[in-house]
Amino acid sequence: MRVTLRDIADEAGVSMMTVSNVVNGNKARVSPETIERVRRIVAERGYVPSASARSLAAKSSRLIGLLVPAADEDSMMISPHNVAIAGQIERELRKRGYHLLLRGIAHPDEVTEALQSWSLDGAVLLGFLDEELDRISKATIGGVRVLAVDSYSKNRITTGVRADDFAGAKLAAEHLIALGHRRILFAGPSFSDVGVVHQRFEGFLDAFADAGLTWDDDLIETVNTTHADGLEVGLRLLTAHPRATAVFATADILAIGIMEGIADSGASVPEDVSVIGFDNLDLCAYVTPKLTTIAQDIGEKAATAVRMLIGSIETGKQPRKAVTIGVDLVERASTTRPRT
Amino acid sequence: MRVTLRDIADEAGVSMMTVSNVVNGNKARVSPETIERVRRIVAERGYVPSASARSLAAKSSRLIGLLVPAADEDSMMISPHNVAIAGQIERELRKRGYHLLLRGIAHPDEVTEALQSWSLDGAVLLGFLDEELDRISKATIGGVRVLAVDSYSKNRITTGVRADDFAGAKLAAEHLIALGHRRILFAGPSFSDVGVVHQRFEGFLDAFADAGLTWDDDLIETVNTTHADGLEVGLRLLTAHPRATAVFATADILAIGIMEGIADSGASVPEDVSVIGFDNLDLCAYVTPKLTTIAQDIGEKAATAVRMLIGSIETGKQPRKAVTIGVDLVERASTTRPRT
DNA sequence: CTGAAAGCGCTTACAG
DNA sequence: CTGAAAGCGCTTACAG
Repeated sequence: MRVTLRDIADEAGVSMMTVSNVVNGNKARVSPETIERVRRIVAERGYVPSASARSLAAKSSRLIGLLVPAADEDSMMISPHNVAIAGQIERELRKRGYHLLLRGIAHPDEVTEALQSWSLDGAVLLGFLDEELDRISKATIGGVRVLAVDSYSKNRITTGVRADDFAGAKLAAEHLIALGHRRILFAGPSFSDVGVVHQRFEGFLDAFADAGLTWDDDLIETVNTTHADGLEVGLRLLTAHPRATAVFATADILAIGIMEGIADSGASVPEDVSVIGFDNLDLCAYVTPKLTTIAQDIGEKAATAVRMLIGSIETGKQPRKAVTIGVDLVERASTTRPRT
Repeated sequence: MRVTLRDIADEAGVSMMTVSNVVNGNKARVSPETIERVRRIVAERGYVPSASARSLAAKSSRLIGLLVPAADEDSMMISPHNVAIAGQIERELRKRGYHLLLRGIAHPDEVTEALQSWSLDGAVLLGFLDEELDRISKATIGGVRVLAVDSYSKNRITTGVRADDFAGAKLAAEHLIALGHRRILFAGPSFSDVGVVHQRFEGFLDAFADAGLTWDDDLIETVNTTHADGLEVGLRLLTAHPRATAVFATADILAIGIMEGIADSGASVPEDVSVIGFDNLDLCAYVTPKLTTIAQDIGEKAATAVRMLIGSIETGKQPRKAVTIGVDLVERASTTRPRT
């Protein structure tokens, strides 16, 4: 049925080895005429090498996994941010001749099986909690190179890439402080779970410290990163935090929910309350008012992740330390000076 | 290095065959005590079967491809709709013990290689044009089962699943007509390229016919499905189509751009112009006014696609005809009666 | 209920 | 520049 190396070799009157060398571009080892002849037959017969066979025989599969947590009920990758990353990663891998296996992880125990089963050369871990990453050991990865995106875990074997969360949050707070805001609500998930949020909180505080101001630690709301949770915070903002004049949300989707809640409660953004988000999803420019936010370059993050991972695979060396991607303030219409 | 079937067999004092039967759940062929002992050793040693070896030896790889067009420059899957589908498909496959290979296709010729290289059991084709699908032949798929999502291609070998585009568009037009609109702009991509759009256009016209009305065929704008194109249409709507009182856009993202353009041109939605979209992305509820749209059940579409594909693989039979997923009108705030 | 042999389609040393 | 042999880790008939 399938056209094999043997078929091509027989037809060309050479050994399988020679065909293999031609197919894999080891030009130095075959004469030009032979290369030409083999190439022609490969094209004529529509020969496609078997990746399974190659993976089994060689030490390399050229297959990279993208592992994403997935509760059994709802789908994985629900966040627009993760989605954008996945697309970029596939593209970067393809450019380098690797393939992408996309895998939802319903339970941490599945990681080992996901990594070993297809003899992955490496994997990108996207959206895992730092504590889950902490638990990953040499035993669980079994020699597979692994790299985490957006992790602050100290675990050496998952060292990867992340945005400059500290600087981004500081930029956001500085922007609000420069506009004259002093009572700024911090809205985001629990710090203990998510290193990214912890860093953003520290950056937020640092802006106050730099400005010689103090931040009132009542001004905090711990929520999930969803539009619904944002809506709720926005609705009760005026009563729960009557003196707050601005909100920093750790994600755009949350900020957008908060804006809607504020509007529904009868106040206006930004006249009564300024709101700033984080990520710079396309969405930010579609809502009213358009959301001021901190932009992170997702394409750059994905490209860096792939470069680090492939580099690590091909050189056999662990990256020494995590790479940080720069961030920028994108000023739109959801922030302004506080009412005097 | 790796723990193999041989290692387990040696340690259990049985043949590889027996271990294979235990691992694959062929209980009928092994005694309960042996099963128990082998199971224990498998767990102790952390044995994970090699999918490449299995794929090579068996006729099945239990690997399904998700092929998505990807221009080399920008990333693939840029549409939120495709993204949602991808996540759901992975989940459905995982539930059935299959794995997902995600692959961007920069050029149609790559399809064959993408299908053959990993000996895929099947593939879902997402986002291809009907004319591209038309060109797919037995030669290009080489025996791999293939299923297209959202296709109206007549090609038997890509028969798949799609939303009820005709009924959805008809529902949208009926809604506007019932509100009193007569001059309704149709905004969407060129029909010739996209069967989905063609169906939506036919459904749109059918609502007029059913109501005994005629539609003025000047009321059409051919655009790409992007926010930017929508914005442009919205901005010039009042001058280009001064008598139009409503717009039907073939996608939410387009409708949202149109709403913004209308607002920027000084008119209001829905008071001056009603706007209705198609898809019911989460996004619809985040914009102002919230977008009335036609909802398609993406989870259902993905689940159906997987069920059809796996069914076809396991029974060896091509599906007879395409499956259509129902749609619903979701009424929000972007449509109302026309000004009298 | 259990096993020995052949083979899936490649690559990796090793020779020439 | 080219090739014959061994082996990657499984499954598939075929025997017993």
